[in-house]
Amino acid sequence: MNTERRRQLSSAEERRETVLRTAIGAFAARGYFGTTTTEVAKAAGISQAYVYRLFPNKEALFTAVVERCFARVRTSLEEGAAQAQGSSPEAVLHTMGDTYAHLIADKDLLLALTHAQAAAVSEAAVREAVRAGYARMVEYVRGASGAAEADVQQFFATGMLCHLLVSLDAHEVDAPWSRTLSAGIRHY
Amino acid sequence: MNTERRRQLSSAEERRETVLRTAIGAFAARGYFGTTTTEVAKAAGISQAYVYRLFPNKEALFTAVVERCFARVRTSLEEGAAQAQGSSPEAVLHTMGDTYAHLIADKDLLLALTHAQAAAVSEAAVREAVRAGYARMVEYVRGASGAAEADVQQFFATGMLCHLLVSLDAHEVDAPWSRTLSAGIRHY
DNA sequence: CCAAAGAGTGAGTGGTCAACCACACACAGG
DNA sequence: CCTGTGTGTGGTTGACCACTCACTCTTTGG
Repeated sequence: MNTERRRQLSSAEERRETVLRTAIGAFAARGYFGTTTTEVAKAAGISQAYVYRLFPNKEALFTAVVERCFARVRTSLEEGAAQAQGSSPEAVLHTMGDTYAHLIADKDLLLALTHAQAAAVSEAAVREAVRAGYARMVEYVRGASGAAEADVQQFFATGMLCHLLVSLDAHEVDAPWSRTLSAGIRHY
Repeated sequence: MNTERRRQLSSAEERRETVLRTAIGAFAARGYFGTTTTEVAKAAGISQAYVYRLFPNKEALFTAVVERCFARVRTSLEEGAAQAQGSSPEAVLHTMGDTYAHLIADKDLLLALTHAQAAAVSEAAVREAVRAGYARMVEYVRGASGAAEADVQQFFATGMLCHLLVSLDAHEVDAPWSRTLSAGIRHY
């Protein structure tokens, strides 16, 4: 399975990377309180005990996952900005929205961010991570697009609507309400 | 304490009402998975065991709370629609937004809905309740305002942005990103 | 080849949770 | 006053959780 046959053990840093990557899927389903460290361990293919050697506690693990999610979103937005270089601010926002839509074709990332928002209410460390994530994101979108404040706000409001639609699996519902809320929102 | 001195016991229906009312605050803090039935019982002033006589299980309790939240929002929107009777569709939406802003001055209701959205990902019964809640809400807003599809969608996107801002206590953060996202959003 | 350092785990620990049950108390009708 | 019905609780249970520790195995480098 592994190309590197010589080394059977991974370095702790590699394992941490694996955990951060796979834990997104684990937390996506049931969020911070509903997901057990055993589930996270299973997703990463290690023992539950070793999760606690890699991360000091569950909260630190979750905030690290959240930061990883924001980093992935940010990379996606940078890709969009690069594609639309030299276009009008509105076109840049539109292209960013498009690369974002591609990114979240895998729903786990978006769901993890939804759960992070919910956990932010009671967990101070999570709240700080989510605030920092959106802070960087808003600044980046503002700077890279050069769009008006109102358009940037609109960009994020639409993103939040996407969170709802994905949480409810609205694209599987064929009803007027879901068509109204989903109108014009790209989906890959 | 109680005005009705004759009757010391409440009827089960009255107790259920009390639980539904007070449980909103309990679930608002830590959501479906993070809130214990003991906390719900304490908020309602009854024993944990009695919660299970009033509701068959935790999931049914939570979905009943979610339905109650949607009913309160709906009442608020009806109030706004009544105030703006005869105005333009845009004015009706604006007035509805205003009564909504008053309703959620108490954050518990909005936080409970945020947590419901998160729990909807993994709990089918919750997902159904949230879908039904938004379905009724979208239909009502569309019908009562007569606004264009795009304006209705925009109305709900702004509502979702409010969820984020409240979850992060963004109004306590004095930074460009929070000002950008909060611009024009009423707050009482 | 051996010893130190690091990767990784099995087997717990104390605590908490949803759900249950036997029982006590309050009230209304006869 | 007495009995049936509904209100309400203390105590418990078995499962499960976050977190710990003693321990083994693997790798590296001298």
